[in-house]
This record gives sequence, structure tokens and C-alpha cells, in this order.
Amino acid sequence: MQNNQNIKIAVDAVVFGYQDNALYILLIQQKYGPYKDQWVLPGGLVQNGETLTTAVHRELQEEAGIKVNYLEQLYTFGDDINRDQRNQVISVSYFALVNPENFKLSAATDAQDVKWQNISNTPTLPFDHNLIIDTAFKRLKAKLHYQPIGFDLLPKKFPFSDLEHLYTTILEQEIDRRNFRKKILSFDFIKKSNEKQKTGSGRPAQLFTFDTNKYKALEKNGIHFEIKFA
Amino acid sequence: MQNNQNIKIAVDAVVFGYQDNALYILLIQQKYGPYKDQWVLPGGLVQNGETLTTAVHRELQEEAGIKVNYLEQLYTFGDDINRDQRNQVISVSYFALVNPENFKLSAATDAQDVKWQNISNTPTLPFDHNLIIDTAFKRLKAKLHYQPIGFDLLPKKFPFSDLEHLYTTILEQEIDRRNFRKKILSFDFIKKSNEKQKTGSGRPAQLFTFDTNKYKALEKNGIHFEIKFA
DNA sequence: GTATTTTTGCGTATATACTACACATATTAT
DNA sequence: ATAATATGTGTAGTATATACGCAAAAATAC
Repeated sequence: MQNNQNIKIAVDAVVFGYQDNALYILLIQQKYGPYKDQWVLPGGLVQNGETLTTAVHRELQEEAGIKVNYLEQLYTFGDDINRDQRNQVISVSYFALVNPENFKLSAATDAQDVKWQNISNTPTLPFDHNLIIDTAFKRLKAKLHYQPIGFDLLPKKFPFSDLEHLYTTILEQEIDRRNFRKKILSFDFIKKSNEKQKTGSGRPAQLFTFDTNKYKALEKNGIHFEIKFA
Repeated sequence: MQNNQNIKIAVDAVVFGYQDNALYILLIQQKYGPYKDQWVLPGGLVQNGETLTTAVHRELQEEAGIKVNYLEQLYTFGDDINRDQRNQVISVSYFALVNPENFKLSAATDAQDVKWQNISNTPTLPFDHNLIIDTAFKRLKAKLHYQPIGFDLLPKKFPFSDLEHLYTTILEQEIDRRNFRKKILSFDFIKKSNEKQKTGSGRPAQLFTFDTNKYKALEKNGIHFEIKFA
């Protein structure tokens, strides 16, 4: 096996969080090196003997002190030789979601600072991180249509309107509330809790929960989630 | 940037070919090293200064002398530390299709031998190549439903029945010929050529062509391809 | 405490898309 | 000539998606 290969492998993560009807991504501020003080996606080099998945979890822990609710591989970026000025680096990037319970950021140990950045005014970032974010955002939008992934961005108990707003906010599309509710309820994987939401004006809303196990069972029997809009 | 990382990066490709109503994948026979003489997916280490895409094309050229018709990134395998006995290696794997015009294999220079392996009786392969093939095969099946990718496995001019057979063969499902034809024709991106196929018994078939440009135009206007079966 | 505003909760009619299904036609083989 | 083989086509029934408006429950304003 040839031994002179000098290409590094890094992992990077695009972590989405949803709060107060807005979508955020997690950014960290570099502590060292030529990119010091710049805001970038959490991530870093994979260690010897470490799996890719382990590396992502470790970096998220070290840099942002965060646990994600959902994680999947997004894409591997390696067609721009000079994406990192220090060395040829290939980035295996990941797509992650946090639920609001874990939205609070602990102090980061390996990063200078951490923040939630509203995605709609993301600044220009170093490396190809804007490209990675775009790719992840497209994936998120697509997945909302064919996988019940919105629930991973909401608290365990949520009013129906929150789910509606999540869809309209992220997809930037209007929605027919009646048809949407009918469709979601017809899948039969969300349950009415007997609590009601009290806050704010207007009629108090029923709270619902997403039944993961029931969804998996239904999925095994061949149903597939799909949401379209008018 | 830490300098002791000792992980190699390879690319591997699952190349599908379709001929005589059967689906094949491309395998090559290792020429050197501890895996000598074993059949594996085409691929190899990425060279310094080389992009991932370039690396795949190069390996396919060197090992199988083949040009693919369609190529996309599949998945990056790096969660099994010991997938290669020689060193920790991460495989960025690709999904590719060849059309029948390029189905003939030239003599390979970097491989001992090359062959088309019928996918339905793929033997056990070294590394995690069976896993990679499974992943690619799932991707192919999924894509047949939502992307007009079947045409990349057929010659430029083809009778409708070939397209039907491709679907039934790969998806292992029955199909209603009338509804299928109606659906495909309704998309309006395949054209009747004025040639007919002569071979064999039975009524001669019209030959059709897939109009890539028209498909792209339609796609831009928001139509999306989708094929379901009864 | 009454009126106004805000938000939730719900049903039906219409249009569109999917499914099921059978027989005539053009050619080769006998 | 007759049989065998593969292609080519239409319609009715069912299911799914879309369009659309008003009453109920609470908070807020007066």
C-alpha cells in the first residue's frame, strides 16, 4: 500500500436547531491556527483508530458541548483541492438535528465561542462551509417532505401549529392548515396528549407527541411518509 | 494542523451495467498485495493533489478501461476501522452507470482481470465491498422511482419493452404495461424515433429515445419524475 | 363584564391521479 | 395457411389531493 499519501480527513457537521419560529445552525469560533477567531462549522480531523461517527460526536462534544438528536452522513467534500489552505483535506460532512431540550449551549472547551446562527443571514465562512451548509439545507428541505424529521426539531410535546410553522418557515411556503392536519393525523403516528398549551392569546391548543415506535412499525409495514403542499 | 494522522483515503465505485435483461456490476481482480487474485470493486487510493472525482475516473480507466455514463457519490465508509487489514482506510464510494455502448471491457492495465458480475449471485468479497454493493443497489432501486435513470442503462434507441423489463428485473416487481407506458409517455420527454426493431418474433417495436434536454427543461419548470407500481 | 381580537379545530365537494382490466395487430415460426 | 409471440391501445372505478369558511375557546381592550 502506497505510503506517501498526504491527505487529511476531517469531519464537519451542520447542526440545525429550531426555536421561536426560526431555523438556526451551530457555528463555533476557531481558537487556534490560521483561521483563529473565524466562525466555522464544528468539526476537525479524525483521530487514528477512530470511526467517522465517533469523530463527529467527539467534535460536537468538545467544541459545543452538545448532543444531537439525529445524525446522518451528508456528503464528502473533496473536489476542491484547496478548500483548506494548510493541506489537502477531505471533509466527510454530517447533517444533524437537535431538539429544543438540548438547544442551550454549554461552554465550549475546544472552541473559543459557540453560537446559534440564524440560517437566513449566514455570513460568508472560510473553507467551503457555505457550500456544505447549502447542501445540508437542501437535504433538510427535501427530508421534510418524505421523512417525519420535523419532530426531531420540536419538543416532545408540541401544539399542531408549531409543526405547521416549522414547515412554513423552513420551506418558505404557504400551507393549508386543514389539509396538513388531516394528512399528518391520517398517518396515525402522533398521539393527542391530554395537556393543553396555555401561553398567549387565542384558544389553547392540544399538545401532541410523535410516537417513534409506532412510526417504525408502520414504516416496516410499508407506509411511507410524504407531505406535499398545494 | 496535527501531523500524525495515519488514515488513508480511497475511492471505490459500484458500476452497474444492464444487458440481456440482467443487471451486472463491474469487478476487478487484484494484481498485487495481500488481496492479490481476489475480486473487488474497482478503486484505489487517492493521489496527492487529486480530486475525488478525478480519482474515480482514473481508477476506472486504469483498472477497467471504462467510461461511465453517470456518476454520483454514494457514501463514505469509515465506521469499520478494520475494513482494510493493511491500514485504516476510508472509502469514498461512488455509484455509476454505463450504457451498453460502453459495456465491452477493454483489457485492464492495473488489474489482473475485469468482469461483469451478475448482481443476483455476487460472491462474498473482501473489505466491506458487499456492504457497498448493497448500498449502491438500494440507491439504484430507489432512484428508478424518482429519477429517469433507467435510460442511462439503455442504448440511445430502445423499444418500450426494454424499459419495462429493466424496471421489472431490477425492482423484482410486476408491472402493468399499459399504465407504465401511459405514465412514461405523459412526462413527454421520450420521443418516438421512426425506426422499428426487427429482431425476434412478434410484432416489431417502435424505437424511442430519451430527450435529456427536454427532461432538464421540464425539471427546471418543476415537474418531478415519479414512477409507482400497482 | 362586554366586545374585540387571536388562535385553534373541523367537514365537504371537486378535481386529479392511480388502478384494474382485455383484445386487436404485426410479425416470425411451423 | 395456421399458430405462436410480442407490441399497442382505452375506459371505468377508486383513491388521493385540493379548495374553501366558520364556529369555539381563550386573552386582551375598553
